Amino acid sequence: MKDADEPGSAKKHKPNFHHSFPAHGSQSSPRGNTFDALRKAKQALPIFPARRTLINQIRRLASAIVIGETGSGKTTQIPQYLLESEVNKGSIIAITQPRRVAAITVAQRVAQEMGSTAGGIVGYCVRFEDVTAPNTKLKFMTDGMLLREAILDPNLTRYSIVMLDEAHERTIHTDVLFGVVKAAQRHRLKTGQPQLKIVVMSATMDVDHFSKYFNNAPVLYLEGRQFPIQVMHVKEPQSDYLFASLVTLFQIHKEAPAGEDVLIFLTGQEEIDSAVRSILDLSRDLNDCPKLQVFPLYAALPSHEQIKVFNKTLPGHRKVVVATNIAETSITIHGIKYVIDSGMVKAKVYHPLSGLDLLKVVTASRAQVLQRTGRAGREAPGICYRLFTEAQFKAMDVNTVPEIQRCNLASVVLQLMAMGISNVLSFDFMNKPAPESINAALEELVLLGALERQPDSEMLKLTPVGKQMAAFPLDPRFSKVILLAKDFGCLEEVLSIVSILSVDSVLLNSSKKRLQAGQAHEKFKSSEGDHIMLLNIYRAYKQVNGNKSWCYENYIVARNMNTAQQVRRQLREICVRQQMEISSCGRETTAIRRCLAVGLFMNAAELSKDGEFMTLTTRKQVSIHPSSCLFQNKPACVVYTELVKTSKTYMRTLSVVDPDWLMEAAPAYFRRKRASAIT
DNA sequence: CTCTCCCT
Repeated sequence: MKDADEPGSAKKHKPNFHHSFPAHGSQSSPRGNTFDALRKAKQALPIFPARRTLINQIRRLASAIVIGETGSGKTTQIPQYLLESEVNKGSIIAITQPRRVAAITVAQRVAQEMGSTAGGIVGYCVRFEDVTAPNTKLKFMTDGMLLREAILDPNLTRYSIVMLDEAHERTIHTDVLFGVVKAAQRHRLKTGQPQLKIVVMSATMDVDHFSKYFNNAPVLYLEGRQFPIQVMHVKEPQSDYLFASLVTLFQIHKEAPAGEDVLIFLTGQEEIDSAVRSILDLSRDLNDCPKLQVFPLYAALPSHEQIKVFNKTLPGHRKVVVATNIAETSITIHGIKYVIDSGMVKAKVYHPLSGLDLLKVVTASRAQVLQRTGRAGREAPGICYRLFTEAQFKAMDVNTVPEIQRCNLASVVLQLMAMGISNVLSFDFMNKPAPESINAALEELVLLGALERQPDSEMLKLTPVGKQMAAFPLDPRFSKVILLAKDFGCLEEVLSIVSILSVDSVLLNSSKKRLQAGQAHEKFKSSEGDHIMLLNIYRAYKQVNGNKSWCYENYIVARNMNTAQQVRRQLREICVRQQMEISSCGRETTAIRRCLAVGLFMNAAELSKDGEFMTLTTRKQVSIHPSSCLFQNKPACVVYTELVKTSKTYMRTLSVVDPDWLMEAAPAYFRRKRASAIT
C-alpha cells in the first residue's frame, strides 16, 4: 500500500522496462545490470530533456515553481539533478511530502537509483523513523516533520534548498511552511547568511497564486502524460447519488467486458458498507454478466481487508472498489477503467464564532473531481461517469478550500508563537485564514494558559506553560491535559488515554461484526465515560503484552494499538525531558476526568430539561454518538473530544464531568459566554 | 442508532 506516484511511473509509459524496474527493487549489485537499467529508465523519463534548463534556472533563482503532472518524474529526479550539479553547495536539500508512505518510498527509490540504500546520502525522516546519516544530502520528510524542526530552528539553517512537493494539496502543514520558508529566506538574505532556495512542486493548479506569493517566482512546466479519459455527466441533477451510483455501475456492468474494473467514490464508511451490500444483493439476480468482486475501501478498514483491492481480478470477473477519498491520492489501484464519482466528500468544517469544528458531507471541488477522474487513466484510456451535471460541475469551487481555512487553528497558532512569530494575525499566509479563526485560536490559547497579554499592551506572548505545551506533538488541549495530569498525579493514565486519542479508533466497528464487537467491548465500558474506557483497554492490552490474538478476540485494532504505544513512548520521553514526574492514580480515576474537564472545557454539554444535550456555551443541540459507552445514559454534564455531523450533530468520545470543574477551569469564559447567550 | 483524510 503505497503512493505509487513517482516510483512506479516509468513502468506506465515504458512497459518494456517493466522487468528492469522493480518498484521496491533488490539491493543487489548496485553497479550491475540493475543500475544500468535504472540509468536508462531515468533518461527515458519525460523530465530528462529538461534537465539542463531546470538546473540552470534553479541555480539562478531564489524561488521557483515547478508544475508537473503525476508521472513526470519531478519528485525523484529534480533532487538528484540539483545534487549532481551541486546547486545545494554541499548542504542538505529537504524535500517534503504530505504523507509518510510517500516520503519513505520516494527516498528508497531515489537511493536505489543512486546505487545505494536509504540512510546514506539519501535519507528520510518521518515520525518514529529517522533514517538519515551525518552525510545525508537528500532528506525526504513529511511536511509536519519539517514544521516541527522549524520550531527549534526557524531559519532552517541546515538546509540550502527546501522543496515543497504536492503543494496543490494545501495541507495545513504545507501552508504554514510556505510562510515559514519565505520568512527564513528573507531573514537569511538580510543577515548575510547563505541563501535558502525554495522550490514549490505542484500539479496544475493555483499557478499564478503560487508565483505571486513567492515574489513572482518563474514557473517551470514539465510535460506530464496521462491516458485520455472520456468524461460523462448526468443530464439531470440526481437527488440520490447513492442510488445513481448503483444504476450507473450496473449499466457499465451489463456492457463492459470482464476485467475492466470500476472505482466508485462515495463519502464514508457507513455509506460504503451499505453500497457494497446493495451491489452484492443486486448482482445475485444477474445472468450472462461477468461475476463481481466488490471491495470497500476506507482508512478504518483493517489492513488485511484493504490489501484485497490490490489482488488481481479473477479471470471472467470484474472488480468494483467502493472508496472514500483515500483512493484519490493515498492508494492507487491498478486496472481501473471506469470511475463513478458522486461529487461528494466528507470534510472538516469549522465555525470560529461558535467554535464548532465538525465533519460533514459537502460538494467536492473541481480539483478533487479532476483528481478522481484521473484515476481512470493511469494505465490505459478510461471513462469517468459523474453523477452531477456539467452545470453543477461548473458551479463547484475550482480548488478545495485549503485546510488552514477549514480547521481550528489553536495548534498552528501555538507553533507559530513558539517560533517567535508574535503577531500571527499579520503572518504572511498564502491564503489567510479568517481573522475570527485566528482570534478564536488566540483566545483558546489564553484560556489554556499558553499565552498571556503583556502588561500595557495588546500583544500576546508565549508563557512558560505555552512553551512546554508546544513541545508536544498534540492538539494544545491535550498538551494541557498532560501538564495538568502531572499536578493531579495521574500522568501515567493520561499518557495512555491521550495516546489512544491520537490514533485512529482502536475499537473495531465494521457494520458486519458490530454486534459481536459490541459484546466484546462491554467489559471495558465505564460509567465515567469513553476516556476511562480507553484507559481500561490500554491496561488490558498491557496485561497481555499486546498479544495479537487477544486483540482479535476482543475486536481491538492491533495496528492502531501498536501506534498508540509508539505515541505514548514519544510523549513520555517529552515529559521526562521536561522533568515531569510520571505519577499514577491507580483506581482514583476521578483525577483523570478533572484534567480532561479543564483541558476540554470548550467542548462541554449539559442535559437540558427536555432530555436533549446542549453545548454549554454556544447552546447548540447535540447528541451522544451511538458508539459511546454513555449512549444509553443521561449524564448531567459531559465534555467531548469532537463533533460529527451526519443525521444529527453527535459528540464523540466523552466523559462525565462535574460542572463545577468547568467553572473553575475558566470562570471568565463561562461568565462572558453565559451573558452573551442571554442577550 | 454510527465514525473523510492525513500528520507532529
